[in-house]
Amino acid sequence: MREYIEIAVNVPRVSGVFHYHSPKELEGRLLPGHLVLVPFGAQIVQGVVLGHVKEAQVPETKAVLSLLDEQPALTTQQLALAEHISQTTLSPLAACVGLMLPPVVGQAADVRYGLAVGVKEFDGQISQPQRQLLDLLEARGPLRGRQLDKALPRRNWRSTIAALVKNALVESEPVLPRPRVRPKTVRTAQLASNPHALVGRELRLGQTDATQERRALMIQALAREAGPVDVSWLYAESGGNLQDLYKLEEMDLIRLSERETLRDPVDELAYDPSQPLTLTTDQQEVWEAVHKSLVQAWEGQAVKPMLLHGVTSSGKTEIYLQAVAKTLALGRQAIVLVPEIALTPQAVRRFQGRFPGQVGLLHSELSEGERYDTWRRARAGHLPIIVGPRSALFAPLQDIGLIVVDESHDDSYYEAGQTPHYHARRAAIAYAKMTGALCLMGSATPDVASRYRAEKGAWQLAELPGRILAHRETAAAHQKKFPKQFNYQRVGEQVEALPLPPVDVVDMRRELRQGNRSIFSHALQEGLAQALAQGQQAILFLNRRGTATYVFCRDCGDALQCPNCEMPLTQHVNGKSGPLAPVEKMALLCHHCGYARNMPTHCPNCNSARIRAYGSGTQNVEQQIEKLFPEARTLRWDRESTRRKGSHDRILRDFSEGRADILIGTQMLAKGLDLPLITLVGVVLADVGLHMPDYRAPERVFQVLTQVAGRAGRSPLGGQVVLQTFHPDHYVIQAAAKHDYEAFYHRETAERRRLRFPPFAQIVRLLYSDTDARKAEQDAKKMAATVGALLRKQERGNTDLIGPVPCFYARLNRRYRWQIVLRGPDPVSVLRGVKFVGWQIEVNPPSLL
DNA sequence: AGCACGCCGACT
DNA sequence: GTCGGCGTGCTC
Repeated sequence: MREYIEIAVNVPRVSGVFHYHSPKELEGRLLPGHLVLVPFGAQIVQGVVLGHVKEAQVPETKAVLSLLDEQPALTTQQLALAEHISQTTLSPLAACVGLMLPPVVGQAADVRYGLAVGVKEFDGQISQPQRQLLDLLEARGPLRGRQLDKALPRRNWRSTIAALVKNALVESEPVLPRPRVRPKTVRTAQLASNPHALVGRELRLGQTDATQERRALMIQALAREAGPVDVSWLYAESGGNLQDLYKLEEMDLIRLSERETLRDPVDELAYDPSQPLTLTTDQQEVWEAVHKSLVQAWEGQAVKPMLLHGVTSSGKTEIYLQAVAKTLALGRQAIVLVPEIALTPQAVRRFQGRFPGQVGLLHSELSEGERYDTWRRARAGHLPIIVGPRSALFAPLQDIGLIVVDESHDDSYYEAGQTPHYHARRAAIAYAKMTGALCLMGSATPDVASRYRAEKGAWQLAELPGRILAHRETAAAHQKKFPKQFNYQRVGEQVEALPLPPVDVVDMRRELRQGNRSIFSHALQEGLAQALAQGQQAILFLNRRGTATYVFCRDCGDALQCPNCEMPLTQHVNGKSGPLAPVEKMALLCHHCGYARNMPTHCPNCNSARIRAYGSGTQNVEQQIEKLFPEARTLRWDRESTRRKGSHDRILRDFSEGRADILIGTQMLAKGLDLPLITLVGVVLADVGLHMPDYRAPERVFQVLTQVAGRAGRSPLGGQVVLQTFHPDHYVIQAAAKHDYEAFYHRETAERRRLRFPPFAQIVRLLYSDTDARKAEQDAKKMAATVGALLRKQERGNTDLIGPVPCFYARLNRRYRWQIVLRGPDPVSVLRGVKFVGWQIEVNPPSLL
């Protein structure tokens, strides 16, 4: 009786589940979550054991080759989560399993070809290409497929070699590539003999005096140390190098060896140790609910997810920190999800400060080695707290008691890129339910659907309405520094607070009518002048990057578009040219596909010379500021200026340490950064994004405006927000100006109910794209007909079929995009089990653009 | 992803 | 006739 095993094959494009059997030596030893090697076609690939099955799907199964690691790579809970994600996002199970795998071995195995022994005697027909291959193998010895690809580019050598293998002229053998990631080792050195034996001995250590001295220094340094030391330390002490060490080892004076080390990204972050803070009355109330839920979860009771709705700097993070502390005290582990890489260092620093040595960081910008080591330490139970963006949810923890989703409204929890299009917030809620943990979601501006669920009782709702400015000691220090402007309000015993800053809504239409053609209103110019005069800091927020946005002709109105995407091109200034850069130096860029071209001197349509940019990007704003306030020190914070690793952190530090007066930035400014001494926030144009054809466009604008406005006035100096707009009466602008979430929420909920969008319905989007416009359209129409028939067959009168329509971004990367949207109470179930070749399926995507 | 298979046009 | 280019479909 054979033992049949179900295995998720870890090959991204395949991502299927296949049946194998245990070889004798592995019988009874394979467990769910085990990482194994299996033969797959002609290759050897990794797979994850899902479980045992009574019967195989196929008459003949292959045997599992080997078990890669006695310790399972995935916990059973992780497997359950993979299953759940697969079910709810309509993606293949194996792809979901793949999400949770660490980078262990290279995915693709290869085949090695060598001449067979009997080639010389072969007297049959050999074709020209076959001859060529044989000669190549003769000359170079056995070669791997990848080497043959290089040696014979664009040649179909595989079919040629297949014939040779068949005739037994060439032997083939599957081979595994070298693992890309291994435990890292460092070289160490120590003295070979008793150091005292060396004293007084006149040793010739090198040819020249310099080498003699260097090597002597090495010996002396080693003599001071008890055991083996890292060679890098030794180099620093002596100025020597590895060659010196080899020589000394040759002379039998020292021993070299290796020590395994862990790559720890957290290690390099500076942090301040911190103690739990005393909570305000509001926080105390929230904390009691959190505490209760944590204990209930620990006792095995089901707890509802909790939405923590708290304005910016209302003390959400302190709640997270104490919740993590409690979780650890209960002997469980915690996962903290944060929006994206940019913010991770700041967030990690706070957790690292409170829980030194217990925090692991898992995110995509780490090197594979760092990720692998963090993963191993987490699995071994050495890192009870994992902080990171959405993929941190998949850390291999044994007993999860808490999952925090910070800034839970953030769209970076969803990504439309790779195949399982999962939403990390939804996955976190499901995972918490499976593991018996509390899912704690925090936001200053919850998405309408989340807030709705919390209000209706499906989730718990906790609120922190008050903004905490500083704890008592900080406040006292501030009072000393700025005695005149001091205006904190006492909130409870320990902390001080300030109301949210006043928002000045400026109607740009009026500014224009009054003859102000600058991108800055009078109010904003005054505010900036005042801030600069008093040596205070300001931030200017805008929605886009680039010097300017739309480039269009003032005579014929023709706007320049990307030939691939039909999106407006954005102007960028090459290099560091100043405000008077010549026209030729201006480059136009497509933000979607990266297409770039020069700025034309004449309109391609009507040949007018009056073609130029309209709108504002960070570079343009910076240039305008330089004109208006030549003495102001500006700093740009956008994707251009933060491309390099670590530049986020550097820019933030420069600004918070006062090395610039005005910080000009895009969306990133809105996200949870803590810059306490800003007195002025200027929103250059608040309307941007309001008129996108997406049901969540108003929500996004409201969120970003509210978050940006919250950056002002977090110091005793107070603060002011200037919000420039062409739509001063729009409900989103109005609500944002008043920091009025409730007003926005009620209006928006009514809209959603009317239009039947989430939370009042679920949506599934089917996306199709092709380089051929006609094919894209025809295939989309065909699919719409198929889905329509499916709806009728299932009698889904309550499910709408919207489309097919071209997407808002109708052409991206040379492909024409069409979409079909299903809207109803449970559109996922309509499509379950249906195969869609070439279609991308997204369940409740955060955007339909 | 690899790789086979099958179809087609191009060249020894 | 093969060779090589490419689309389609399978891998337990």
